[in-house]
Amino acid sequence: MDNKPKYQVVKEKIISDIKVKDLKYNDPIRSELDMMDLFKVSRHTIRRAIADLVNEGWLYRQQGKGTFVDNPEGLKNGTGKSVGVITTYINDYIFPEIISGIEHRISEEGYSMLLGNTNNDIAKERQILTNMMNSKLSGLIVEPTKSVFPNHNKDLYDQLLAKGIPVLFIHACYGNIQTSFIIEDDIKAGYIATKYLIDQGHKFICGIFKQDDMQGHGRYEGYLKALREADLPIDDFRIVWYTTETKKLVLEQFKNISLEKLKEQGTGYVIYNDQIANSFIQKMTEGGVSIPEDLSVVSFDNASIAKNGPVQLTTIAHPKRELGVEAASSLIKLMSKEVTMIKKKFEPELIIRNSVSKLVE
Amino acid sequence: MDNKPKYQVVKEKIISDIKVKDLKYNDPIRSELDMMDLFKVSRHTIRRAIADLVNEGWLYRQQGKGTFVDNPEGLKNGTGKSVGVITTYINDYIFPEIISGIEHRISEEGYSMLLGNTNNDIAKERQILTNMMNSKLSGLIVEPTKSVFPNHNKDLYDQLLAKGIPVLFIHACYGNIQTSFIIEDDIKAGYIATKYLIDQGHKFICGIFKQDDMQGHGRYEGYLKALREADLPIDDFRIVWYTTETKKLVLEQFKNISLEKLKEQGTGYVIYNDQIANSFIQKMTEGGVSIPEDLSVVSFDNASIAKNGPVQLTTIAHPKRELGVEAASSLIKLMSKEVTMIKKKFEPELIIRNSVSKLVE
DNA sequence: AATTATTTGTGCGTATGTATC
DNA sequence: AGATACATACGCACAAATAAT
Repeated sequence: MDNKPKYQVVKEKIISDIKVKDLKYNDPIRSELDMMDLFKVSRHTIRRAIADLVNEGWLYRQQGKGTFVDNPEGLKNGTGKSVGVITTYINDYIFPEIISGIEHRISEEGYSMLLGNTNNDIAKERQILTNMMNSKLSGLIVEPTKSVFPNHNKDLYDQLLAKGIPVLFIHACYGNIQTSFIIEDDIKAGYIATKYLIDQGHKFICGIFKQDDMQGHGRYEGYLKALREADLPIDDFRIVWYTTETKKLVLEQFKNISLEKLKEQGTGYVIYNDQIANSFIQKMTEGGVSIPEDLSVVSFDNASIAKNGPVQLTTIAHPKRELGVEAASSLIKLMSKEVTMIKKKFEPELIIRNSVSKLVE
Repeated sequence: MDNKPKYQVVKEKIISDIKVKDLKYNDPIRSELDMMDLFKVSRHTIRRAIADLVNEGWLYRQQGKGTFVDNPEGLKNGTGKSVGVITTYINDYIFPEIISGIEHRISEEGYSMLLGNTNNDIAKERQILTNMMNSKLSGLIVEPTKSVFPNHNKDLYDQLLAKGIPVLFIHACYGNIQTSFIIEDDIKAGYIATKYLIDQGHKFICGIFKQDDMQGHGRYEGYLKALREADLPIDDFRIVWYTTETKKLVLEQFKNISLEKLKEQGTGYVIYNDQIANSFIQKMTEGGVSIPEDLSVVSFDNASIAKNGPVQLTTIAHPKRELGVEAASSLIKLMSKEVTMIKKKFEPELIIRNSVSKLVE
């Protein structure tokens, strides 16, 4: 005997009927009374079956009129698989590349991409997370907002993980959440950048770092490591920290400082990223200081402006589009439960261009 | 008397109970038998109420165990409002700006953004549309793929419109679909660009245009209009057409042509966009031809590369982030049924930089 | 314009099956 | 093994919306 419940059998018969008769949107199906006779079950059972199908998006009912086909595919609104992607910015810098990489891979697998950007604002991150969680998410890729701080939205991330929705962090991860991540080796990157300046004969090396994300701290750590290894001086006055909020203000400080005073402080600069490096160079140029003739600069990310800006920047590259593709591929593995945890670091690579000059004594 | 159905009353009592007792995920609620006594209704009515609440995402049931709180907010997966955005590219050029503008405005209203890119491929457009339509879309913004051709996905767009989901095209719109759009006045843009070269004394003006989208055709039309008005020669050999697929090939043609021959053809170039203009200039530079000394160039879009590239491009600006914000605002109006149709054109603006030289006789 | 038949919606009672503790 | 909880299933009655007469 068939151990299927009767309402299940009725459901299947109704669906097969829709397909056999090739019924379209708004076409009527048989009445409940008809089906009672036809399937020899009670009205209750028929209604139970129809209720399910309404819920699944196959049918809709109208009192006094009848029951009609809604979506002949049985696809309910909200049935589509989608993956959330949250980054700090969309339009700036290296993010378009990363996002494009994710979209490319994710759409290959039939997912749509839900995209939100936080502008590096914790409240916005919470708002986007809340919005997205009300959608049917299959997985989530997050570039953390202000990753040095313990995450304010831990409750939401925990809720996602509790529901079995995998979360993958890129670029950095919050200290207080245990999840998968794909990051670059920022410490090594900072080390390589600084080491290159040292190898080019620079003895006094300044640093400009971002205070409120993990990359800034990692690159700073690598910078310290290289200086310590070479027995070069590490001094607070050579290190400038900025945050999302104080960026402009901090850069303004570099206006109208005499070349002598600058050279006293240091001849080489390790700068948090290509964007800041470009702004720094612009400020210097305005003050009559030339890069790389007067000061040398190494920055990070190998963004397009590193190649196309006023000065061709020597910079530490890490994957952008590939990072996106890799993140998407990893998330797909996590969603398929093939693996439960992914921790991956990309190796940084030095790209030598024209923002560093060799010092000879 | 209260005319609400009893099951509705029971539903509300259960919900208020969850809120009053501040019940969380996995907390049990009263059993069906308990509630029969408590609310003085039949078991059927209780079950009907619970079935509804399960469906809405408030509760889940487990046979033999009980009924438990699922989401204390009552939000079902797929309840979140989202807006689809389909563009040809995400990472290139002016699109990050536009997308960012849309995201900004849309998230203010509590929507999430579903993003897909077609790489100017009709099949990919169809795939993305299908994916998105299975999600719960409140509205859709589309930058058309190959907009000169009649749209291959008309059936899907029609289906969306039939379901009352507004569709807004940006940049261009398909000829065979009647929907809202926000575009720039491409004909005027082409006219202004060409007119500027004429005003600077150029008599023989070449054009490089994109064949497979409406913008290319519009700009070409404006180019013709300006030449005709000034009684200047219009010749096929001065006009180069390319498509997404033949872009590289066509640009390759400009390699190694002697300056004399080039000048014979024309001294001014109207070029489809800043990106192509930049590639063109690069090819010229490789061949020893200088811009603007030897040849003058006017292009379109005022992308960031127009300002930051090797040659500062004189270009026709149109709004980018503002276009995104405006598109989002318009879609919000369409979704609220405040209006049913929006047709808007942005005025182009000439940005004079350094890629055109004045010819004196 | 009122009536009637049809169709879905609400609601109760009862019985039996099955999973969990 | 027994109590408890939800699941399936039948039957009945009346209400409300719709369409046709």
